[in-house]
Amino acid sequence: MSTAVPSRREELLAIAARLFAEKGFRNTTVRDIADAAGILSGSLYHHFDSKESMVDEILSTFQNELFGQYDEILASSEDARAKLERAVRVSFEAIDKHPHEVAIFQNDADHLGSFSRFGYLADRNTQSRQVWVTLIEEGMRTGVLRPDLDVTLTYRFIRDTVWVAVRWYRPGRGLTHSDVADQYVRILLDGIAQPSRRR
Amino acid sequence: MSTAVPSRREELLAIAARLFAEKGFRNTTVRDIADAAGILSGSLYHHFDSKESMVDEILSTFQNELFGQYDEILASSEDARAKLERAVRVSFEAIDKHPHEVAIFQNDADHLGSFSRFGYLADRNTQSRQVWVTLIEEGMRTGVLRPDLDVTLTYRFIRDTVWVAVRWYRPGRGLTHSDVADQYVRILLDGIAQPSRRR
DNA sequence: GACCCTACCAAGCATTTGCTTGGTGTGGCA
DNA sequence: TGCCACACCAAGCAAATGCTTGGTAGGGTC
Repeated sequence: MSTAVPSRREELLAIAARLFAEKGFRNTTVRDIADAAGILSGSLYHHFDSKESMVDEILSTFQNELFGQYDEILASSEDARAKLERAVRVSFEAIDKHPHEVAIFQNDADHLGSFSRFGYLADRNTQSRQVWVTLIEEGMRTGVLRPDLDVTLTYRFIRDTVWVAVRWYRPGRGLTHSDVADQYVRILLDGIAQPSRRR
Repeated sequence: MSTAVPSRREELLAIAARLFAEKGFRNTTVRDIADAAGILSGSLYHHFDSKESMVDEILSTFQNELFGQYDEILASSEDARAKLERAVRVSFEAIDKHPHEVAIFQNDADHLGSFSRFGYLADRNTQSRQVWVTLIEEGMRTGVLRPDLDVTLTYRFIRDTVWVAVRWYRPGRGLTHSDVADQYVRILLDGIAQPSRRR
Protein backbone atom coordinates (compact mmCIF):
# COMPACT_ATOMS: atom_id res chain seq x y z
CA MET A 1 0.00 0.00 0.00
CA SER A 2 1.50 3.31 -1.00
CA THR A 3 0.42 6.65 0.30
CA ALA A 4 -0.39 9.51 -2.06
CA VAL A 5 3.02 11.06 -1.49
CA PRO A 6 5.43 8.14 -1.47
CA SER A 7 7.83 8.02 1.43
CA ARG A 8 11.52 7.90 0.75
CA ARG A 9 11.40 4.26 1.69
CA GLU A 10 8.78 3.57 -0.97
CA GLU A 11 10.78 5.50 -3.54
CA LEU A 12 13.81 3.36 -2.83
CA LEU A 13 11.75 0.19 -3.09
CA ALA A 14 10.46 1.29 -6.47
CA ILE A 15 13.99 1.96 -7.69
CA ALA A 16 15.16 -1.41 -6.38
CA ALA A 17 12.23 -3.18 -8.03
CA ARG A 18 13.08 -1.67 -11.38
CA LEU A 19 16.71 -2.72 -11.15
CA PHE A 20 15.90 -6.19 -9.84
CA ALA A 21 13.53 -6.64 -12.78
CA GLU A 22 16.03 -5.37 -15.33
CA LYS A 23 19.17 -7.14 -14.17
CA GLY A 24 18.00 -9.85 -11.82
CA PHE A 25 18.21 -9.86 -8.05
CA ARG A 26 21.68 -11.28 -7.67
CA ASN A 27 23.12 -9.20 -10.46
CA THR A 28 21.87 -5.98 -8.96
CA THR A 29 24.27 -4.60 -6.36
CA VAL A 30 23.37 -2.38 -3.46
CA ARG A 31 25.63 0.19 -5.11
CA ASP A 32 23.51 0.02 -8.27
CA ILE A 33 20.42 0.81 -6.23
CA ALA A 34 22.11 3.55 -4.26
CA ASP A 35 23.54 5.14 -7.42
CA ALA A 36 20.11 5.20 -9.03
CA ALA A 37 18.74 6.85 -5.91
CA GLY A 38 21.57 9.37 -5.71
CA ILE A 39 22.89 8.22 -2.34
CA LEU A 40 25.74 6.05 -1.08
CA SER A 41 25.28 2.31 -0.73
CA GLY A 42 25.67 2.33 3.04
CA SER A 43 22.79 4.76 3.34
CA LEU A 44 20.38 2.11 2.13
CA TYR A 45 20.89 0.31 5.42
CA HIS A 46 19.25 3.17 7.22
CA HIS A 47 16.00 2.12 5.52
CA PHE A 48 16.38 -1.64 5.11
CA ASP A 49 17.97 -4.54 6.94
CA SER A 50 19.40 -6.15 3.86
CA LYS A 51 19.08 -6.52 0.11
CA GLU A 52 16.97 -9.60 0.73
CA SER A 53 14.46 -7.74 2.87
CA MET A 54 13.96 -5.30 0.00
CA VAL A 55 12.97 -7.95 -2.50
CA ASP A 56 10.94 -9.66 0.20
CA GLU A 57 8.82 -6.58 0.75
CA ILE A 58 8.46 -6.00 -2.99
CA LEU A 59 7.25 -9.51 -3.73
CA SER A 60 5.01 -10.14 -0.75
CA THR A 61 3.18 -6.83 -1.18
CA PHE A 62 2.52 -7.58 -4.82
CA GLN A 63 1.39 -11.15 -4.25
CA ASN A 64 -1.02 -10.23 -1.50
CA GLU A 65 -2.77 -7.89 -3.89
CA LEU A 66 -2.84 -10.35 -6.79
CA PHE A 67 -4.15 -13.33 -4.88
CA GLY A 68 -6.87 -11.26 -3.34
CA GLN A 69 -8.18 -10.76 -6.86
CA TYR A 70 -7.95 -14.46 -7.71
CA ASP A 71 -9.96 -15.29 -4.61
CA GLU A 72 -12.70 -12.94 -5.70
CA ILE A 73 -12.92 -14.64 -9.08
CA LEU A 74 -13.09 -18.14 -7.60
CA ALA A 75 -15.89 -17.03 -5.32
CA SER A 76 -17.98 -15.52 -8.10
CA SER A 77 -20.96 -17.28 -9.64
CA GLU A 78 -20.12 -16.90 -13.32
CA ASP A 79 -19.54 -19.91 -15.56
CA ALA A 80 -16.07 -21.40 -15.90
CA ARG A 81 -15.34 -19.76 -19.22
CA ALA A 82 -16.07 -16.32 -17.84
CA LYS A 83 -14.00 -16.99 -14.75
CA LEU A 84 -11.07 -18.24 -16.79
CA GLU A 85 -11.29 -15.16 -18.93
CA ARG A 86 -11.38 -12.91 -15.89
CA ALA A 87 -8.38 -14.66 -14.36
CA VAL A 88 -6.42 -14.10 -17.56
CA ARG A 89 -7.47 -10.47 -17.64
CA VAL A 90 -6.53 -9.89 -14.02
CA SER A 91 -3.12 -11.37 -14.76
CA PHE A 92 -2.48 -9.09 -17.71
CA GLU A 93 -3.62 -6.19 -15.59
CA ALA A 94 -1.00 -7.18 -13.02
CA ILE A 95 1.66 -7.21 -15.74
CA ASP A 96 0.52 -3.74 -16.72
CA LYS A 97 0.44 -2.28 -13.24
CA HIS A 98 3.36 -4.13 -11.67
CA PRO A 99 5.68 -5.22 -14.46
CA HIS A 100 8.77 -5.14 -12.27
CA GLU A 101 7.25 -7.28 -9.57
CA VAL A 102 6.05 -9.84 -12.09
CA ALA A 103 9.45 -9.94 -13.76
CA ILE A 104 11.23 -10.46 -10.46
CA PHE A 105 8.89 -13.28 -9.58
CA GLN A 106 9.37 -14.90 -12.97
CA ASN A 107 13.13 -14.65 -12.94
CA ASP A 108 14.19 -15.00 -9.34
CA ALA A 109 11.49 -16.97 -7.50
CA ASP A 110 13.29 -20.26 -8.05
CA HIS A 111 16.49 -19.01 -6.53
CA LEU A 112 14.91 -17.03 -3.71
CA GLY A 113 12.61 -19.91 -2.86
CA SER A 114 15.58 -21.92 -1.65
CA PHE A 115 15.81 -19.67 1.41
CA SER A 116 13.38 -20.39 4.21
CA ARG A 117 12.55 -16.71 4.43
CA PHE A 118 10.92 -16.97 1.02
CA GLY A 119 8.94 -20.11 1.70
CA TYR A 120 5.76 -18.21 0.92
CA LEU A 121 6.79 -18.10 -2.72
CA ALA A 122 6.32 -21.85 -3.04
CA ASP A 123 3.00 -21.58 -1.20
CA ARG A 124 1.79 -18.94 -3.62
CA ASN A 125 2.87 -21.12 -6.51
CA THR A 126 0.78 -23.99 -5.19
CA GLN A 127 -2.11 -21.65 -4.62
CA SER A 128 -1.89 -20.29 -8.15
CA ARG A 129 -1.86 -23.80 -9.54
CA GLN A 130 -5.01 -24.57 -7.62
CA VAL A 131 -6.75 -21.52 -8.99
CA TRP A 132 -6.13 -22.48 -12.61
CA VAL A 133 -6.66 -26.20 -12.17
CA THR A 134 -9.95 -25.58 -10.40
CA LEU A 135 -11.18 -23.42 -13.23
CA ILE A 136 -10.04 -25.86 -15.92
CA GLU A 137 -11.66 -28.84 -14.21
CA GLU A 138 -14.86 -26.93 -13.65
CA GLY A 139 -14.85 -25.98 -17.31
CA MET A 140 -14.40 -29.57 -18.42
CA ARG A 141 -17.07 -30.79 -16.05
CA THR A 142 -19.64 -28.27 -17.18
CA GLY A 143 -18.96 -28.82 -20.86
CA VAL A 144 -17.48 -25.42 -21.48
CA LEU A 145 -14.04 -26.82 -22.26
CA ARG A 146 -13.00 -29.83 -24.33
CA PRO A 147 -13.26 -32.98 -22.25
CA ASP A 148 -10.01 -34.44 -23.56
CA LEU A 149 -7.61 -31.82 -22.18
CA ASP A 150 -4.60 -32.83 -20.11
CA VAL A 151 -5.32 -30.68 -17.07
CA THR A 152 -1.74 -30.29 -15.88
CA LEU A 153 -0.42 -29.47 -19.32
CA THR A 154 -3.25 -27.04 -19.96
CA TYR A 155 -2.56 -25.36 -16.65
CA ARG A 156 1.11 -24.93 -17.53
CA PHE A 157 0.19 -23.68 -20.98
CA ILE A 158 -2.07 -20.98 -19.60
CA ARG A 159 0.20 -19.98 -16.75
CA ASP A 160 3.23 -19.70 -18.99
CA THR A 161 1.59 -17.90 -21.89
CA VAL A 162 0.15 -15.31 -19.56
CA TRP A 163 3.13 -14.50 -17.37
CA VAL A 164 5.82 -14.73 -19.99
CA ALA A 165 4.25 -11.72 -21.68
CA VAL A 166 6.04 -9.61 -19.09
CA ARG A 167 9.12 -10.13 -21.23
CA TRP A 168 7.86 -8.01 -24.07
CA TYR A 169 4.80 -6.06 -22.85
CA ARG A 170 5.59 -2.43 -22.04
CA PRO A 171 2.87 -0.44 -20.27
CA GLY A 172 1.75 2.62 -22.18
CA ARG A 173 3.31 1.60 -25.47
CA GLY A 174 1.38 -0.06 -28.26
CA LEU A 175 -1.46 -2.35 -27.29
CA THR A 176 -3.08 -2.00 -23.89
CA HIS A 177 -3.14 -4.88 -21.48
CA SER A 178 -6.80 -5.25 -22.27
CA ASP A 179 -6.12 -5.54 -26.01
CA VAL A 180 -3.50 -8.18 -25.39
CA ALA A 181 -5.80 -10.07 -23.07
CA ASP A 182 -8.52 -10.05 -25.74
CA GLN A 183 -6.26 -11.69 -28.29
CA TYR A 184 -4.73 -14.14 -25.85
CA VAL A 185 -8.13 -15.29 -24.58
CA ARG A 186 -9.30 -15.70 -28.14
CA ILE A 187 -6.32 -17.84 -29.14
CA LEU A 188 -6.40 -19.80 -25.93
CA LEU A 189 -10.07 -20.66 -26.18
CA ASP A 190 -10.56 -21.01 -29.93
CA GLY A 191 -7.09 -21.50 -31.42
CA ILE A 192 -5.45 -19.90 -34.40
CA ALA A 193 -6.75 -22.31 -37.05
CA GLN A 194 -9.53 -21.40 -39.45
CA PRO A 195 -12.63 -22.98 -37.85
CA SER A 196 -13.93 -24.35 -41.14
CA ARG A 197 -10.71 -26.27 -41.56
CA ARG A 198 -10.69 -27.88 -38.17
CA ARG A 199 -9.51 -31.45 -38.12
CA MET B 1 29.69 -31.54 -33.00
CA SER B 2 30.82 -33.92 -30.31
CA THR B 3 32.93 -36.97 -30.99
CA ALA B 4 31.86 -40.38 -29.71
CA VAL B 5 34.25 -40.10 -26.78
CA PRO B 6 33.91 -36.55 -25.57
CA SER B 7 37.14 -34.66 -25.08
CA ARG B 8 37.90 -33.14 -21.73
CA ARG B 9 37.08 -29.79 -23.23
CA GLU B 10 33.62 -30.99 -24.23
CA GLU B 11 33.06 -32.49 -20.80
CA LEU B 12 33.86 -29.16 -19.20
CA LEU B 13 31.52 -27.34 -21.59
CA ALA B 14 28.71 -29.72 -20.68
CA ILE B 15 29.30 -29.11 -16.97
CA ALA B 16 29.37 -25.38 -17.53
CA ALA B 17 26.18 -25.50 -19.59
CA ARG B 18 24.35 -27.33 -16.82
CA LEU B 19 25.43 -24.82 -14.21
CA PHE B 20 24.74 -21.79 -16.41
CA ALA B 21 21.25 -23.18 -17.02
CA GLU B 22 20.59 -23.88 -13.35
CA LYS B 23 21.95 -20.71 -11.81
CA GLY B 24 22.31 -18.26 -14.64
CA PHE B 25 25.50 -17.17 -16.35
CA ARG B 26 26.48 -14.37 -14.02
CA ASN B 27 25.59 -16.29 -10.91
CA THR B 28 27.77 -19.22 -11.87
CA THR B 29 31.37 -18.72 -10.83
CA VAL B 30 34.37 -20.28 -12.48
CA ARG B 31 34.95 -21.96 -9.12
CA ASP B 32 31.50 -23.55 -9.32
CA ILE B 33 32.38 -25.02 -12.69
CA ALA B 34 35.81 -26.16 -11.57
CA ASP B 35 34.40 -27.75 -8.40
CA ALA B 36 31.83 -29.68 -10.40
CA ALA B 37 34.61 -30.88 -12.69
CA GLY B 38 36.89 -31.80 -9.81
CA ILE B 39 39.67 -29.36 -10.67
CA LEU B 40 40.82 -25.94 -9.53
CA SER B 41 39.34 -22.80 -11.06
CA GLY B 42 42.60 -21.71 -12.61
CA SER B 43 42.86 -24.98 -14.52
CA LEU B 44 39.82 -24.01 -16.59
CA TYR B 45 41.95 -21.40 -18.29
CA HIS B 46 44.08 -24.12 -19.81
CA HIS B 47 41.01 -25.00 -21.90
CA PHE B 48 39.20 -21.70 -22.34
CA ASP B 49 40.08 -18.03 -22.68
CA SER B 50 37.37 -16.81 -20.37
CA LYS B 51 34.00 -17.59 -18.86
CA GLU B 52 32.42 -15.66 -21.71
CA SER B 53 34.06 -17.80 -24.36
CA MET B 54 32.54 -20.86 -22.71
CA VAL B 55 28.99 -19.61 -22.97
CA ASP B 56 29.74 -18.29 -26.44
CA GLU B 57 30.74 -21.73 -27.68
CA ILE B 58 27.76 -23.35 -25.95
CA LEU B 59 25.20 -21.00 -27.47
CA SER B 60 26.59 -20.65 -30.99
CA THR B 61 26.97 -24.40 -31.43
CA PHE B 62 23.39 -24.96 -30.36
CA GLN B 63 21.93 -22.21 -32.49
CA ASN B 64 23.73 -23.32 -35.61
CA GLU B 65 22.09 -26.72 -35.26
CA LEU B 66 18.63 -25.35 -34.51
CA PHE B 67 18.46 -22.84 -37.32
CA GLY B 68 19.62 -25.42 -39.79
CA GLN B 69 16.44 -27.29 -39.00
CA TYR B 70 14.24 -24.21 -39.35
CA ASP B 71 15.73 -23.55 -42.77
CA GLU B 72 14.81 -27.06 -43.88
CA ILE B 73 11.21 -26.53 -42.81
CA LEU B 74 10.87 -23.19 -44.58
CA ALA B 75 12.23 -24.76 -47.75
CA SER B 76 9.79 -27.67 -47.72
CA SER B 77 6.68 -27.82 -49.86
CA GLU B 78 4.10 -28.72 -47.23
CA ASP B 79 1.19 -26.44 -46.40
CA ALA B 80 1.55 -23.75 -43.75
CA ARG B 81 -0.24 -25.70 -41.08
CA ALA B 82 2.11 -28.66 -41.48
CA LYS B 83 5.13 -26.41 -41.49
CA LEU B 84 3.99 -24.59 -38.36
CA GLU B 85 3.43 -27.91 -36.68
CA ARG B 86 6.89 -29.12 -37.69
CA ALA B 87 8.51 -25.94 -36.43
CA VAL B 88 6.80 -26.40 -33.08
CA ARG B 89 7.91 -30.02 -32.94
CA VAL B 90 11.50 -29.20 -33.83
CA SER B 91 11.52 -26.64 -31.02
CA PHE B 92 10.26 -29.10 -28.42
CA GLU B 93 12.84 -31.56 -29.69
CA ALA B 94 15.50 -28.95 -29.06
CA ILE B 95 14.21 -28.47 -25.51
CA ASP B 96 14.47 -32.22 -25.08
CA LYS B 97 17.95 -32.64 -26.52
CA HIS B 98 19.51 -29.39 -25.35
CA PRO B 99 17.59 -28.16 -22.31
CA HIS B 100 20.58 -26.36 -20.83
CA GLU B 101 21.34 -24.45 -23.99
CA VAL B 102 17.71 -23.40 -24.38
CA ALA B 103 17.54 -22.30 -20.76
CA ILE B 104 20.70 -20.23 -21.06
CA PHE B 105 19.35 -18.56 -24.17
CA GLN B 106 16.04 -17.82 -22.49
CA ASN B 107 17.55 -16.44 -19.33
CA ASP B 108 20.75 -14.75 -20.35
CA ALA B 109 20.45 -13.73 -24.00
CA ASP B 110 19.25 -10.24 -23.08
CA HIS B 111 22.22 -9.57 -20.88
CA LEU B 112 24.82 -11.24 -23.08
CA GLY B 113 23.46 -9.50 -26.16
CA SER B 114 24.68 -6.18 -24.81
CA PHE B 115 28.24 -7.22 -25.57
CA SER B 116 29.36 -6.92 -29.18
CA ARG B 117 30.84 -10.40 -29.01
CA PHE B 118 27.30 -11.75 -28.74
CA GLY B 119 25.78 -9.68 -31.50
CA TYR B 120 24.81 -12.89 -33.27
CA LEU B 121 22.21 -13.49 -30.58
CA ALA B 122 20.16 -10.52 -31.78
CA ASP B 123 20.60 -11.68 -35.36
CA ARG B 124 19.29 -15.12 -34.48
CA ASN B 125 16.35 -13.52 -32.72
CA THR B 126 15.47 -11.58 -35.83
CA GLN B 127 15.89 -14.69 -37.92
CA SER B 128 13.63 -16.67 -35.61
CA ARG B 129 10.99 -13.98 -35.80
CA GLN B 130 11.10 -14.15 -39.57
CA VAL B 131 10.61 -17.90 -39.53
CA TRP B 132 7.45 -17.73 -37.45
CA VAL B 133 6.02 -14.61 -39.08
CA THR B 134 6.57 -16.10 -42.52
CA LEU B 135 4.67 -19.24 -41.56
CA ILE B 136 1.84 -17.33 -39.91
CA GLU B 137 1.39 -14.99 -42.87
CA GLU B 138 1.49 -17.86 -45.31
CA GLY B 139 -1.14 -19.62 -43.23
CA MET B 140 -3.41 -16.61 -43.22
CA ARG B 141 -2.95 -16.06 -46.94
CA THR B 142 -3.75 -19.66 -47.85
CA GLY B 143 -6.79 -19.82 -45.58
CA VAL B 144 -5.30 -22.31 -43.17
CA LEU B 145 -5.30 -19.82 -40.31
CA ARG B 146 -7.90 -17.31 -39.19
CA PRO B 147 -7.61 -14.14 -41.25
CA ASP B 148 -8.12 -11.84 -38.27
CA LEU B 149 -4.98 -12.72 -36.32
CA ASP B 150 -2.59 -10.04 -35.12
CA VAL B 151 0.57 -11.42 -36.68
CA THR B 152 3.02 -9.94 -34.21
CA LEU B 153 1.02 -10.97 -31.20
CA THR B 154 0.49 -14.45 -32.58
CA TYR B 155 4.20 -14.76 -33.23
CA ARG B 156 4.98 -13.80 -29.64
CA PHE B 157 2.34 -16.15 -28.36
CA ILE B 158 3.78 -19.12 -30.23
CA ARG B 159 7.39 -18.28 -29.51
CA ASP B 160 6.78 -17.82 -25.81
CA THR B 161 4.54 -20.82 -25.27
CA VAL B 162 7.05 -23.07 -26.96
CA TRP B 163 10.30 -21.94 -25.37
CA VAL B 164 9.01 -21.27 -21.90
CA ALA B 165 8.32 -24.99 -21.56
CA VAL B 166 12.01 -25.39 -20.83
CA ARG B 167 11.15 -24.18 -17.36
CA TRP B 168 9.25 -27.29 -16.43
CA TYR B 169 9.96 -29.96 -19.06
CA ARG B 170 12.47 -32.58 -17.87
CA PRO B 171 13.79 -35.00 -20.51
CA GLY B 172 13.10 -38.63 -19.68
CA ARG B 173 10.52 -37.94 -17.02
CA GLY B 174 6.78 -38.05 -17.64
CA LEU B 175 5.57 -36.99 -21.06
CA THR B 176 7.94 -37.13 -24.02
CA HIS B 177 8.69 -34.02 -26.01
CA SER B 178 6.54 -35.47 -28.76
CA ASP B 179 3.56 -35.88 -26.41
CA VAL B 180 3.92 -32.32 -25.22
CA ALA B 181 4.20 -31.05 -28.77
CA ASP B 182 0.99 -32.92 -29.69
CA GLN B 183 -0.97 -31.19 -26.96
CA TYR B 184 0.54 -27.77 -27.55
CA VAL B 185 -0.14 -27.90 -31.27
CA ARG B 186 -3.68 -28.95 -30.59
CA ILE B 187 -4.34 -26.10 -28.18
CA LEU B 188 -2.55 -23.60 -30.34
CA LEU B 189 -4.48 -24.48 -33.48
CA ASP B 190 -7.89 -25.34 -32.10
CA GLY B 191 -8.06 -23.82 -28.62
CA ILE B 192 -9.25 -25.28 -25.37
CA ALA B 193 -12.94 -24.45 -25.74
CA GLN B 194 -15.56 -27.04 -26.60
CA PRO B 195 -16.08 -26.59 -30.38
CA SER B 196 -19.87 -26.84 -30.16
CA ARG B 197 -19.86 -23.91 -27.76
CA ARG B 198 -17.73 -21.62 -29.86
CA ARG B 199 -18.77 -18.04 -29.86
C1' DG C 1 18.08 26.49 23.53
C1' DA C 2 18.04 21.50 24.19
C1' DC C 3 16.32 17.59 22.24
C1' DC C 4 15.16 14.22 18.49
C1' DC C 5 14.13 12.15 14.25
C1' DT C 6 15.02 11.35 9.50
C1' DA C 7 18.17 10.95 5.91
C1' DC C 8 22.44 10.65 4.64
C1' DC C 9 27.97 10.55 4.30
C1' DA C 10 32.84 8.72 4.77
C1' DA C 11 35.58 5.07 5.39
C1' DG C 12 36.47 0.62 5.56
C1' DC C 13 36.26 -4.65 6.30
C1' DA C 14 35.84 -9.52 5.03
C1' DT C 15 34.58 -12.24 1.34
C1' DT C 16 33.94 -13.45 -3.42
C1' DT C 17 34.96 -12.77 -8.13
C1' DG C 18 37.50 -13.61 -12.86
C1' DC C 19 41.81 -14.38 -14.18
C1' DT C 20 47.25 -14.83 -14.15
C1' DT C 21 51.68 -16.90 -13.44
C1' DG C 22 55.02 -20.34 -12.97
C1' DG C 23 55.45 -24.91 -12.03
C1' DT C 24 54.31 -30.41 -11.73
C1' DG C 25 52.98 -35.10 -13.12
C1' DT C 26 51.93 -38.49 -16.66
C1' DG C 27 51.42 -40.98 -20.73
C1' DG C 28 52.94 -41.70 -25.52
C1' DC C 29 56.34 -41.62 -29.08
C1' DA C 30 60.89 -41.43 -31.03
C1' DT D 1 66.29 -42.22 -22.64
C1' DG D 2 64.90 -37.81 -24.02
C1' DC D 3 61.27 -35.13 -25.40
C1' DC D 4 56.73 -33.21 -25.73
C1' DA D 5 51.76 -32.28 -25.30
C1' DC D 6 48.16 -32.34 -22.26
C1' DA D 7 45.86 -31.66 -17.97
C1' DC D 8 46.22 -29.77 -13.87
C1' DC D 9 48.04 -27.48 -9.26
C1' DA D 10 49.45 -23.67 -5.93
C1' DA D 11 49.37 -19.19 -4.90
C1' DG D 12 47.86 -14.96 -5.43
C1' DC D 13 46.10 -10.27 -7.31
C1' DA D 14 42.89 -6.45 -8.29
C1' DA D 15 38.28 -5.46 -8.42
C1' DA D 16 33.65 -5.91 -6.81
C1' DT D 17 30.39 -7.35 -3.26
C1' DG D 18 27.10 -6.94 1.06
C1' DC D 19 27.25 -4.78 5.06
C1' DT D 20 29.07 -2.05 9.43
C1' DT D 21 30.44 1.81 12.12
C1' DG D 22 30.63 6.39 13.76
C1' DG D 23 29.50 10.72 12.48
C1' DT D 24 26.81 15.01 10.31
C1' DA D 25 23.13 18.22 8.53
C1' DG D 26 18.61 19.93 8.71
C1' DG D 27 13.98 20.45 10.17
C1' DG D 28 10.42 20.10 13.72
C1' DT D 29 8.90 20.15 18.87
C1' DC D 30 8.82 21.36 23.65
